[in-house]
Amino acid sequence: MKIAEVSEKYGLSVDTLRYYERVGLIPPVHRNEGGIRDYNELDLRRVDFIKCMRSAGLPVEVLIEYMGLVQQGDSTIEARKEILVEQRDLVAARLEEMQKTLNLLNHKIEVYEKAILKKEKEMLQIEELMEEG
Amino acid sequence: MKIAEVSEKYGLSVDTLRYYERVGLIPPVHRNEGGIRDYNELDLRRVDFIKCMRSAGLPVEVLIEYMGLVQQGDSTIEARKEILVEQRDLVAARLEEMQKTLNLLNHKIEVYEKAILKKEKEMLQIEELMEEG
DNA sequence: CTAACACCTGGAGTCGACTCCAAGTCAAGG
DNA sequence: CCTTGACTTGGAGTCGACTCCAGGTGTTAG
Repeated sequence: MKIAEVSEKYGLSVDTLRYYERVGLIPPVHRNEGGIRDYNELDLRRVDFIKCMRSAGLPVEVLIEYMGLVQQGDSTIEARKEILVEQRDLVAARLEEMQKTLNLLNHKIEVYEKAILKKEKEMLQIEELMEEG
Repeated sequence: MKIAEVSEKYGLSVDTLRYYERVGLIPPVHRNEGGIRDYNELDLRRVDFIKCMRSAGLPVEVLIEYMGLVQQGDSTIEARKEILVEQRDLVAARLEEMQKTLNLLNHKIEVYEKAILKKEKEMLQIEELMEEG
């Protein structure tokens, strides 16, 4: 799969895909004879994983470290687990924060909706008064 | 309440509080005779609201617009509601993404934990073999 | 009377994460 | 054979959101 298609598929720009590879967030992608990127299954899974983690706010730096450890093999399993646990806790905390914010937003929207309805009712009454007058 | 206390209370740096005020995210805070910020109840509620919204990822620019509309009074209620609805939907979407990521992280952590246990068991077996031998 | 301290201002600097660009390579179509 | 278009590179530029700094003021402690 060539880079433009990957970009399309995952909603990441071509530049972002190349950037991820440059900084080591994703190991070098498979290339065809002409030296052009040709993402294989593994490459795609990595892109998917990184996209998922980034969208939850995990810092690029942390993911670089993690992916580096993955490359080093089984001896780094404990270290990798530590990273994931730490990040999991951060994500869970953010999730809770966001849930609170979401509730507040919904509440505020409700209040605004009521205020708008009230305003509309008043408008109607004014119209009625004008018809009477 | 003076700025250092507000900073402490909301976990925002003094510089951030002043920055929020400068860019219009929070309207000018009450000052004492000496011209020093002295946050009153309303000021604090605004800080709290902004902190909450920022922590959910609402852009500063959007919040500036929103707070500007609040200052303009009742005629802007519809516009404000529109902004909140739009942002609410974005927060809800992000929340869902993060929940997926959290699940994935938990799954991966579990896998790592099993791998670590297995490794430990193997170590034990090796120790036993050495004792026998 | 002066030193320390907490505050003030406007402006510049930093940081993370892209995003854009100039210059070059290669394959396919007219 | 030449152009078009999608790809390549390294490096520079941008953007959002702070964060820091120099220089100044005002109050309190010794």
